[in-house]
Amino acid sequence: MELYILWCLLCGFFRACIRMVCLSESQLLCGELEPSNREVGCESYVERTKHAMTLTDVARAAGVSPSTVSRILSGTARVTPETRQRVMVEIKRLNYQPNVLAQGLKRGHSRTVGVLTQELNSPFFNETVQGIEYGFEDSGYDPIFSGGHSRKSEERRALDVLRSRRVDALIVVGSFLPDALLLELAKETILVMVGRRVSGLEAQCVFLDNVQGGLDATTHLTTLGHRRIAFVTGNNNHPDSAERFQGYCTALSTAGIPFDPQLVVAGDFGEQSGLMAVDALLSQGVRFTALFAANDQMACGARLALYRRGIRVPDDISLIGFDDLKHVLYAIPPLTTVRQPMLEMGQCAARLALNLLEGKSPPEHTFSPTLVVRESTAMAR
Amino acid sequence: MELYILWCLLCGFFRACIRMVCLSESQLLCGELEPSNREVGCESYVERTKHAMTLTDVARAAGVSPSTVSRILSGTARVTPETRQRVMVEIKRLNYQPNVLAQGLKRGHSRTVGVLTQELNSPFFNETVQGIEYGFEDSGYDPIFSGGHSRKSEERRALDVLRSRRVDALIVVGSFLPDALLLELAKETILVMVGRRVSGLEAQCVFLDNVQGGLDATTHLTTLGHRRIAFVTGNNNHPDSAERFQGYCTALSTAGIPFDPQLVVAGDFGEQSGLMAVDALLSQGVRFTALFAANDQMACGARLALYRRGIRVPDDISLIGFDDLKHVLYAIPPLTTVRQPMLEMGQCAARLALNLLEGKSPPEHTFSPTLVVRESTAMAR
DNA sequence: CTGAAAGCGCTTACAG
DNA sequence: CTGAAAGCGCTTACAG
Repeated sequence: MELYILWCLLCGFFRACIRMVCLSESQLLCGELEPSNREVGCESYVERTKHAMTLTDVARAAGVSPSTVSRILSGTARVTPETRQRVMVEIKRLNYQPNVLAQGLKRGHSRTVGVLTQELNSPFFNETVQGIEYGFEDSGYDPIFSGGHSRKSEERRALDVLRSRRVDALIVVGSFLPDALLLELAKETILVMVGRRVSGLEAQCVFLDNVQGGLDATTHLTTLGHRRIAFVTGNNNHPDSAERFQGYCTALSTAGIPFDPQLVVAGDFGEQSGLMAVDALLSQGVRFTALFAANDQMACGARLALYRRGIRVPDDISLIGFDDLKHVLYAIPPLTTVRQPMLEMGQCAARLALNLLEGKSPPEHTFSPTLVVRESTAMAR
Repeated sequence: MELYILWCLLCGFFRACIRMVCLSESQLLCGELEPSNREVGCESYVERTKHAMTLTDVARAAGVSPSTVSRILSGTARVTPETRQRVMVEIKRLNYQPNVLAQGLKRGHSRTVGVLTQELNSPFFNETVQGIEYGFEDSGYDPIFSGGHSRKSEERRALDVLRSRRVDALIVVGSFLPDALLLELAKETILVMVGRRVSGLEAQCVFLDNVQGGLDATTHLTTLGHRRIAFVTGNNNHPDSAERFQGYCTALSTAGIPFDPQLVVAGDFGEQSGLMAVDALLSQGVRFTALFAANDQMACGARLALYRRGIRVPDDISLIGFDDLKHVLYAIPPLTTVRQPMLEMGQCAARLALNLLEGKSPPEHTFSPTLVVRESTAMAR
């Protein structure tokens, strides 16, 4: 028993020290903490992680009941200023952090929203993910991420991980899960989707007007006088690609340019496919003075293929992408593209989820693309 | 009461439907579920999220005690095959997912490791983060991410978020938190760092031999006959930059080239700073035939500055970066660089944390850089 | 204004 | 082989 008390005191002292570090790093640097360091330095890892301060510890230290501490923390209930003061001091001193696992268990919600990410390492999705993080800042909710690595089976697993953590809502970024599953999911949980539109769930989808984007890109080219405009598609049947292609077709017909199937070649949204698309076009002897790739990554691949053959951009061929990835501002030459506000879309998804959770009306959630003219497009010769 | 039973039955049926979806999506598409859809379609969101199956539900359904179900799930304890069978069937039927909040509360650990990320949207850190995800696959632990957005105050907050979720271990990616804080942190929790070396905690740091990398890059250049080699540094005093610079100096002296301070200019790891560095060099009339940027992003910026002035790469000036970001393979020309295996380093960090959690000996965790020669470097004229 | 008690969904000695 | 009971750390009616 005495040992336990001694242990508690030690921990208290130790935690107080950490707090000091936060307040003033300089104190630390002059070695004031050395003695305590040594005392605690020899525990095993397991012991270290075991003891965290609880509500009861705080209550005992402040001489009140756990109920009171809980109420003070939640802001509910009226206490005498002195009591509140006393409790707050102990909370600080013990460096108490509520156990959200216990809170969640009791309250029946976890104050957590699960984010099902496609590929945590794609320049495209990462901005969205970052936007989601921003969107939840100071909302009282924390996002937790679980990745599908672009494989459907993994996505199911990731979904279970999130579900077992009792997330209060779910944000799906892209994803290859079938619409049908998402429709069912939407019935048992609050669901928001980014970069994907599921029919029947439009109100919970944050998406871009891709048709307009495709239209803008192509019109930019036709306006510059181009009439032979190649198009590199994204993944087979991917709606983003299909919609951008639709915009491409519309713009052509508006400009009175007949559609030529020879000019459209299949890609898969990856750089390499853009490169191969250009190679295919060129080796087949297809003539074109401009190329519109369904995303920036393919545009970059196309650019390299052109470079390898000594074809100048934009002098010989104009190039336009889609997305406006951060680094294409530094492409050679800086890439003309259609900006998709991924960060804002992520933020919007977070807000949408928040509003749904709190029963408020959802914010506007369809986004418009913006043409960003840089240096990879020029007048047709 | 009757209502409650009805409700349960409905839920059961509904959940069974979801399971069917997983087994066969085609059934869904032909609209078999329509009736049930409508019945459940009008609940409010709050009601939807409230009811999740519990151990007790399963136990009741299978006609056993919760203890038994728990033991079956954990694999502990011997039951008759029939009982086990009966329970498993109910688990599947009810689509039961254990509540990890409750498990964590009871067991005293959360089977979760917190990852403090710098900037969730940096091509550099994202690969590491992805590696961490991979490293935890099938380990029984899940990583949860919380971001610091490169601001120290935010990092403290993110740390608290992780702490309140009772993570069993912590992985810090980069981070601007002071060494002193990390040293204290390491005493109260299992701590692993990636892309950062804190002295006194080397055993828990996964890092690259940056000096060697700087040496390799510079030697590559001197071997090609370059003698006027510019160097663009990273953030002020950032150890990665300092170490790469050290390698640069060593390589120069080995090659018998005197160090010229005029050739080193300060950057901050961002593209724009690489661009400005070249501008500064050129406008000051400093002569150089090769440039080594402390990371790829700055090399890309430098490349653009050169392009703007009509200076060819590698014909006029050779360029070498550091990191081997995915997209520099598609730079114009493809960038010669020093590869830092970020994905592998992330994976290693996860394994290190896992081993520490389980008291096993840590894996090897210092990585070697690899020179990747592409097309941005050539013989000096 | 404040405390004792019950309970969230689990797990795990302790009985039988 | 299986169940009843206690308890993890909270919150919240319910008393006083």
